[in-house]
Amino acid sequence: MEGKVSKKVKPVALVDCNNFYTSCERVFNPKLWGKPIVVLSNNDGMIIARSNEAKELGIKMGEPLFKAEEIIKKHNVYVFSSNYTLYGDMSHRVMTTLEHFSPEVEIYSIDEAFINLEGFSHKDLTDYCRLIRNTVRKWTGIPVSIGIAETKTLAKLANRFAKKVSSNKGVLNLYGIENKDYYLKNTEVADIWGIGRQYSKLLNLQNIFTALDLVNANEKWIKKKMTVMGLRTVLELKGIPCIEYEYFPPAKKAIVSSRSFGQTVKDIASVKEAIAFFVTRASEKMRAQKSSANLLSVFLRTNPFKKEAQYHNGVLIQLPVPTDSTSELISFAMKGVEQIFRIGYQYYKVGVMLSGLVPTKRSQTSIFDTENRLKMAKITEVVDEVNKKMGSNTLFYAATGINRKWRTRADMRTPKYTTDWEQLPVVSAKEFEII
DNA sequence: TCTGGGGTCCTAGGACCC
DNA sequence: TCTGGGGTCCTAGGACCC
Repeated sequence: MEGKVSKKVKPVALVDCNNFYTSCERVFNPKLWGKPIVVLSNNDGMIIARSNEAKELGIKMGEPLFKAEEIIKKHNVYVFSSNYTLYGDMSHRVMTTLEHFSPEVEIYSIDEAFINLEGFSHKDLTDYCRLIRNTVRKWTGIPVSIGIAETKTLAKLANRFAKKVSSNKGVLNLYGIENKDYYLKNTEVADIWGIGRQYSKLLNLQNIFTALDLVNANEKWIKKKMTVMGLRTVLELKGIPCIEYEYFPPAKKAIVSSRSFGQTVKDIASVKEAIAFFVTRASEKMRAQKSSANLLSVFLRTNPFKKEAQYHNGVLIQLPVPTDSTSELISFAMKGVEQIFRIGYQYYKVGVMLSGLVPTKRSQTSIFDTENRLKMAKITEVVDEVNKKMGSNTLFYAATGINRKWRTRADMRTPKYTTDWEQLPVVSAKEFEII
C-alpha cells in the first residue's frame, strides 16, 4: 500500500450540527440567541450540551449540574431538560434537507451525516457545501459545519476546523490538498475520531501527541496496541478510505432500555413496575425492526456515587422460543427480578436488554411451545397501533404501574413544539425574524 | 441534596470437538 | 510420570462512538 493519496479517492463531507440540542431549543425561542444555554441529561443529572457562550463560561461537558450551579446562577445560564422528541424531529428535518443535495446521505447520529460527494467533483465543493449549510439554516433554523476530505476520519478532522476557525465560515475543504500537515499538527490525538481517553493516554506515553505524530507512528505497534480499529484510523488519516458508507442502518443486534430513577426505590413492587415499563419500551423498538429475542437480561443497581451499601446484579434469561411479545417478555422479566432482587437496598437504576435478536418471520417455534402465540401477536399489534395513533403509552400493561414513583425527573422541559398540536409555539411577528 | 442512555466492534480465553 | 494439534463457538471485558 502506498502512502500517497490516489487520484481515484472520492470526496466525502461530514455535516455536523453545531451544539445541536441547544440549537434546537433556540429555534423556537429566538430570544436565546447569543445567550449561554445548557441541556441536561435524563433526570436532569448532568450537562450534555452547551452553547458556545456556555462553553466560554467554562462549563464542562458531562459535568454534574450541581457542580456548575454557581456559574449558572452568576451568568444567567438558561437550563433545559432534554427533549428528545423535539431533537429527533429537528434531526429528521435537517437530514431531509441534506437529501436534496446528494442521493447518498449516511445518517451517522442524531446530529451528524456523511455525504458522498462523488459526482459533484465538477463543482467547487466549498461553494456547494456552503450552499448546503445556508439552506439547512434557512429551512430548519439549525446552524451546521461541514468538513470535506478523502476519508471519513479526515472529514471529521476538517469539520473541527470548519467549526472552530471563524474565518472558515463553517466549511473547510481539505479534499485534494496534498499536504495536510498543518491540520494534522494542530489536532491532538484525543480529538481524532476513533481515539478516546485510554488510547490518548497510551499514545502520549509514546510521545505521540498530535494527528501528525500518529500518522508517522509505527503501524505494527499501532495494530498490536490498538487493534485493527486503531490501524484503520491511522490509514484514514493518511487519506486511505477504510470505512464504508452505511446508507441503510442494519437491524440492531441488541436493544437496551434502562433509566436511573428520579428518586431511589426500595420495594420490589416499584422495581417490577419499572422493569415492566422498560420491557414494554424495548419490545416496541424490537418490533419496529421486526426482530424477536432469544435472550432477555434484567439488571438493577444502587447509586455508585453514594457512600451506602452497594448492590449490582443481573440475570440473563434464555427464552424458550424467540419472541416479540410484550406480555410474554414481561412475565419472564418478573421472574428475573424475583431472582436478583434483595431487600434493604436503595435501587437507583434498573434496565433490560433484549439480545440474540433474529428476524421475526424466520424465528423457530418449538414443539414444546404451548403459548397461544397468534392471539398474543394480535393483542400486541393492536396495542402498538393505538399507541402510534393516540400517543405512546395510551394503552399500557398494568404491570408497568400507575404511580410510577421511579419516574425520571425533567423539571425544565420545553414543549414538544413540532410534534404535538397542543404545544405548537405561538409567535409574535417580532420574534419570527430569523437571524 | 444533586452524576445519561444506547449502541458498535475486537480480542483473549475457555469449552468443546475431532 | 506424563500431558497434541487444530478448529469453532461463545462470552466477558475493554475500547470506542454519539
